[in-house]
Parts: sequence; C-alpha cells; structure tokens
Amino acid sequence: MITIKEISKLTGISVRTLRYYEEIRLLIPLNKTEGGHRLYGEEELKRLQQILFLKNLGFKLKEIQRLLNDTWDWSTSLEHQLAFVLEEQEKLKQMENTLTGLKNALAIEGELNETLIQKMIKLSNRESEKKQAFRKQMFSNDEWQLVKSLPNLNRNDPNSLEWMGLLGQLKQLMSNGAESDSVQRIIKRMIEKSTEEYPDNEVFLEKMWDIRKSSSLSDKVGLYPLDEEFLNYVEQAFNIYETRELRGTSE
Amino acid sequence: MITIKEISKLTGISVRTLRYYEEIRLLIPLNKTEGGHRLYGEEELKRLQQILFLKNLGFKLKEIQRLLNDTWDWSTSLEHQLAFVLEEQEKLKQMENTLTGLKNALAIEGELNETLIQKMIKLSNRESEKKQAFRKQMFSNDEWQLVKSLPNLNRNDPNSLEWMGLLGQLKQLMSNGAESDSVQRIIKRMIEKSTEEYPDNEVFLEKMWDIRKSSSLSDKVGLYPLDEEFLNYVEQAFNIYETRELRGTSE
DNA sequence: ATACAAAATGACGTTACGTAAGTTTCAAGT
DNA sequence: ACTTGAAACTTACGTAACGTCATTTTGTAT
Repeated sequence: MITIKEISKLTGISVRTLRYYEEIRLLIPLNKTEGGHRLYGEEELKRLQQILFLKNLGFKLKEIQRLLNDTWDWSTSLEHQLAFVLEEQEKLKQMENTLTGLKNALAIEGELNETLIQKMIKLSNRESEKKQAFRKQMFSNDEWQLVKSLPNLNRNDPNSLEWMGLLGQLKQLMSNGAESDSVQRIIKRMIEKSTEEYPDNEVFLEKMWDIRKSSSLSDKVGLYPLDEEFLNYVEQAFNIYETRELRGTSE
Repeated sequence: MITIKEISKLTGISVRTLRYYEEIRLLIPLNKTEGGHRLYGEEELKRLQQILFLKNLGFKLKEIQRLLNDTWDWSTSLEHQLAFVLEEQEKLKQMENTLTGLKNALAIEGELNETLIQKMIKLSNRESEKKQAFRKQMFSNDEWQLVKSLPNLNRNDPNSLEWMGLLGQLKQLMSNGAESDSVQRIIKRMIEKSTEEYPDNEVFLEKMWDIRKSSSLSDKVGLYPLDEEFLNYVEQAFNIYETRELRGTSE
C-alpha cells in the first residue's frame, strides 16, 4: 500500500494528475483510508507506468483507457497513431522550412516589412500544390534535378547558406555600386560556384536567372523572392565582371 | 466593406473564429452596421492572412498579437519557434521509433502481452534517462554566457551566413582532399573575406578558431560542430594554399 | 492534546475554437 | 408597409489534461 505522494515521487507524475486519473476512472486506487486518503498497490503502479508509456506515444487518455481495459485492437490503434505521428512530422518539417525561410529573409533584408511577409504568405499558401504543377509544366526531369540543387533558399545546407550569404551581401552593398571591388569579388565567387556546380550547362543558368526575374514564377518554385531592382543591379554587376574579364584576357 | 460570411469564404476560416478573434481583439472589424453586423475592409483581410500564416507556423494567438501589433523582435521569436519545432520533431521521431517497435513486436508475437509491454517500457525509460544525463552534462550556465559574449556566427547577417556556408562546404568536401580545386577555391574565398573584413588584424579569425577548436563548446552553443580532424584538414588546406601562393608569386 | 504535514475537495483558469439555443437584423418579395 | 427566410447576433457550455489557488480534514509525532 503506497500513498499518493510516494507514487508521485516514484513516477514523477503530479498528485493532482493522479487525482484526475481517478476522476476519469483511468487509474483507481486499490482502496482508501477511513478518512478518504488514497492508497495504491503494486498493480496500480504498473498500470500507471503503462499509462505514461502510452501517453508518451501521443495517445489520448481516453484511448489509453480502451487500450488498457479489455482486449482492444492494438494493431489498428498502433497503425492509427503511427500515421498520425508521421503526419505531424510532415507538418513540422513544413513549418521548419518556412521558419528558416523567414529567418534567412530576415538575415538578408535586415527586417521583415509587410510586403515581404505577404510574399511569403503567398508562397507558402499554395506551396505543395503549385510546386508540382509547375514542375511538370516548365522543366524536364533532369532539369528539375538541377533546380533542386540550385540555391533554393529555404534549404539548410552549407551550399545554400553560402548562396544566401553572397546574395545578402550583394544587397547590402548595393549603395557601393555594381563596379566596386567588394561587389566584384562576390560576383567572381558566384560565377566560380555556378561553373563548379553546373559545369557544362550554362543554358540552364540563364534559364535560372530568367525564372528569378519573374518573381511571380520564382514564387512557385519556392525560391526566395528577389525584387526587380536588385536583380537588375546583379545583372549589371555580372556584365561589368564579364567585360572586365574580356579586356583582361584580350590584353 | 465585406461581410463576415464573405471573409469566411475567402479565407476558409469559420465565422465563429472571426468573432472569437474580435473577442480577443486580434482582428477587429473596420466598423459595424446599426444592427451590430460586422463589416471588414481590405486591411483586415490582409491582417487575417498574416494571422493565418503565423498560426500555421505554430505561433499562439497571443504571440501573433505581439508580432503584428507593435514592432516586435521577430528575430528571437523566429529563433524560439524554430527551436520549438525542432524539439517537437525530436519527440515525434522518438515516438515513431517506439511505435514501429511495438508494431513489429506485435507482428512477431501475435499479441502484446503484459511482459512485452513492460519490456518496452523499461527500454524507453532508459532512453529518456540517457537523454537527461546528456543534457545535464551539456549545459552549464557560465559556459553558455561566455560563448554568447563572443562574436559567434549565430548572428543573423549575410556575412555570417557565408562564413557558415563556406565552412559547411569544406566539411562536405573533406573526402576530396585538402588540395582539390574546389577546396582551394573555398579557402581562397575565405582568405579574401578575412582580409577584406579585418584588413589589419586577424583577431576575429583567431578568436573564431579558438572557439571552434574547443569543439565541445561549439556543440553546446549550436555552432557548427567542428571536430579535430576537420580542423586539421582545414589547416592543411590553408597551408597548401599559402605555399602555392608563394610559388606562384616567386616564379 | 496539540501542532504540523499531508491529503482531500471544489472551483476556476488555460487554448482556440465547436456547437447549440434563443433573439435580432437584413434584404428581398409581395 | 409587411412578411419572411437567411444571415448574423449574443450567451453560454463543452473540449483535454491538468495547474493553481483556497479551504477543510485527516494522519501522525510529540
């Protein structure tokens, strides 16, 4: 015969909770003292552990009732619960993506103004839906593979991080002008990266920039929305870099 | 001016919910008719979409209040929420594991008798014990403070992003060897960056390496975990780069 | 017998709404 | 102007799983 406090200590569950479990008749004390103090036995302790175990698996108390009382259908319950857990994971992954997307946006822009949020909203609203439709419509399969490896700024790998870092720095340096040294060094690194990642296929890179230019399109692919002005500035910087390169090699 | 029903149709949110949002003063109608019918404007629709967006990310309504009303600290909120989401994912993964374990047990045994459940309980108890021990071991307050005060790469600017991206890529390319082209290009970029950002002293770089070298520390803070092997490899790559530079300039 | 800890009961608070029940308002048709 | 049916309104209870008081009893040691 164990008192409620001791059960509480043994299992880490609160006294209130134990009383609640009796209230909903999930765990009933073996008996009570004259004065009404609850007394539990070994059996009850074991049952409580089972309850906690199942609670950890995300079962609701009512489901636990059924699972522990008579012979219930464990198989379908487990299947159910597993499906639920997997679904929740999907949601959380989705949330994580959007959250890191926002974080990155914040890092690049320095603030989250309203229009940016609106863009993200639209982006995430029909994300899964349009992504797939767009994929079939616009890209061949191998091209799609490339898109996947492109700087999709919602992703979390080092490569994306560097792309984001470079883009963000470019944005910060807009006031310096497209021909400044720091800007040009960044451009150089970007070109280096892109030729490294997409060695033989510059056609695709061009396509890529086309996509990004029409920001409505880039929304659909899940790329980070970049505004017109910035894209033009980047293009200008690229052009400057290329003309300098030409001069450099012809001289 | 839009009626409540139309807002409901447009956003898919229930009428009851809209009334509730007014009750907690999260979304207040632009005005009301004589009879008290709610009327919303464009502004309110936009705000509602923002609300739903944030709700999807798992924010509570009260937090959304704060986020949307005055200028609030998005950065820490996002960080918080992301941490929460990651934690939840951990839990769910754990649950998934145990659930599939049970499913398999059920498939093999044909039934879940008591002893089997008890075994699973003990098993999962030990796991959580391990986790707790782990946590206690990992977190010590003063260490946390110390690292926080240092210039760490958790900062949210594009610059840090690029640094992290570069380091991450280096790690991914370890198998290529320190002398490979892609690695050396990254090294070059890092040197370029450091001389650009800290022209006359390398204090920052050194400090960074100090932090990172105590990899146990950097684990604790959630910085990119860098182990010994990796650090040596990076140092080697730097050396190769420098010797090549020397040869290049001396020839 | 008294003091003090531990236990008991009761009731309200929490989150984000769903779901009635009963009343009032709006817009259209006669 | 009057009726009527749909839509909107308010009020209030229910949900899940307890936490947190406040107040009263019981158990136990001295």
